[in-house]
Amino acid sequence: MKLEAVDVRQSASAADIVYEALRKAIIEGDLAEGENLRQDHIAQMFNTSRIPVREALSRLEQHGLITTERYKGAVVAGLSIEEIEEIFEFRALIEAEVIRLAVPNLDRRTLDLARRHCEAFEQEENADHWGEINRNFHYSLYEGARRPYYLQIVRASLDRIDRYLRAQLTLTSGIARARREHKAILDACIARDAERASALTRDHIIDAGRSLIVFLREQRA
Amino acid sequence: MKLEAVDVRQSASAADIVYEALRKAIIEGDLAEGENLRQDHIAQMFNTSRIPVREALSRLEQHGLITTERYKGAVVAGLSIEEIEEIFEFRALIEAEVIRLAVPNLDRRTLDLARRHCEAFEQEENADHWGEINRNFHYSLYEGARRPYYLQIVRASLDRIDRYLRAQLTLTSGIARARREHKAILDACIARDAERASALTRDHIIDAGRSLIVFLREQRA
DNA sequence: CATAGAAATATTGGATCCAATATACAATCT
DNA sequence: AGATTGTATATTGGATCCAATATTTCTATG
Repeated sequence: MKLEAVDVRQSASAADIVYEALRKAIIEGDLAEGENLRQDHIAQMFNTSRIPVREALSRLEQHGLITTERYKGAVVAGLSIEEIEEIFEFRALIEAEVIRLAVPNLDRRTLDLARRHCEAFEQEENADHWGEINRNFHYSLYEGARRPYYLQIVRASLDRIDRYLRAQLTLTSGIARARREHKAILDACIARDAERASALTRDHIIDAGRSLIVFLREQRA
Repeated sequence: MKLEAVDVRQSASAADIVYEALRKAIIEGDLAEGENLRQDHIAQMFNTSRIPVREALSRLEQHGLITTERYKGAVVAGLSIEEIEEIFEFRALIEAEVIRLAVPNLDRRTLDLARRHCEAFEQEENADHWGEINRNFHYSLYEGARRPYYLQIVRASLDRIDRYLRAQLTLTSGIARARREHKAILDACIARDAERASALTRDHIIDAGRSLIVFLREQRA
């Protein structure tokens, strides 16, 4: 007997699909802050009933991406300047630690992968792709830390502020500095200098946070 | 017109109630690791249908407290030694930072409250209450940091390992050291020594993690 | 014409029903 | 007997229906 094995678990539940799609739409900024999310409407878009939609919304609420109110429905959560500052401060703490833990474990293959992501980030012209490539670069290095719990939290915290970052990168000229800083972080990793990589990552995040706050203050004023 | 203001949102949804009840049962160890959670069974216990139960289970899964598999149902998640180690390491990092940020903001009232929790922890004989009082003590100090996002994550990470800690505190004589360490942390806070409070908190968590791991290795061997 | 109240509509949370599938067990075959 | 197939049961994910309530529209009245 000879046949191709296919993973039969390929079909995720409807709730999973809706959850992932909404999560993606929110973090990429396709759903505007404050936008109403009607269960019925979403259910029709995904050709399903409201049950899996509600489950997806419930999960999104747990992650802080939306807020819901009975009889009123769900809206995409907006963050105050203070909340955004707090998340950046938090990310700086965690990600600096993660990269410190990762450096000793980075092998040739992983560094090559990170270098490719770094180059892709330098060369990509389409601003819509920067967020994705930025994630790929950082996460490829973070994987070396072998700390799945840390990474899960890093992902969740980036999710919450990603769309603001994307908007800012697109509308301001922060991309040049981000590119330089990525290169510096990668160099420190290649040099196996965990402390330098950690400090650079910390500064990278704090800088990004600062300019985002400046940008948002102007925009919201 | 004169009437007593009552919070009309007092009636949480059935899903919220089920979620909180299951969360509490899991972190307090009332539901054993690996125990099956049948939707139907839970629904009957709460006198409701399976819909809100499913929503509650979905949220618990997002927080890592249970795992679910289609057609098989949910089981209380068990953590490997490595996962527990990682969570303790993470808590040490975050909570040390939180207390450092909190110390400058601690006012007389908050310190008094923390002192009362500390004394309650010293005097409480019933091991079933230690977990609760322990949380109260630490969180009363952490509130001073005014970092809701940090605290939310601190809560979630403590949730995941709380029942192991409770089991260990009950079965070993770690309680005496925990009491001493709490007192030392409180003293550092009263003395406004943020660095000392931070270092003590870090050690407190790392110590607790170490003895828990030792305990679990024996138990699981 | 503006406004208060009433009716219609929209929308959510939950109950009940249905389809899909895993597991346990009985029946059958070698 | 042991392995294999078929069937009954248990259990989940999703669809449809219902009750509660917020919002909007309409109507009557000063």
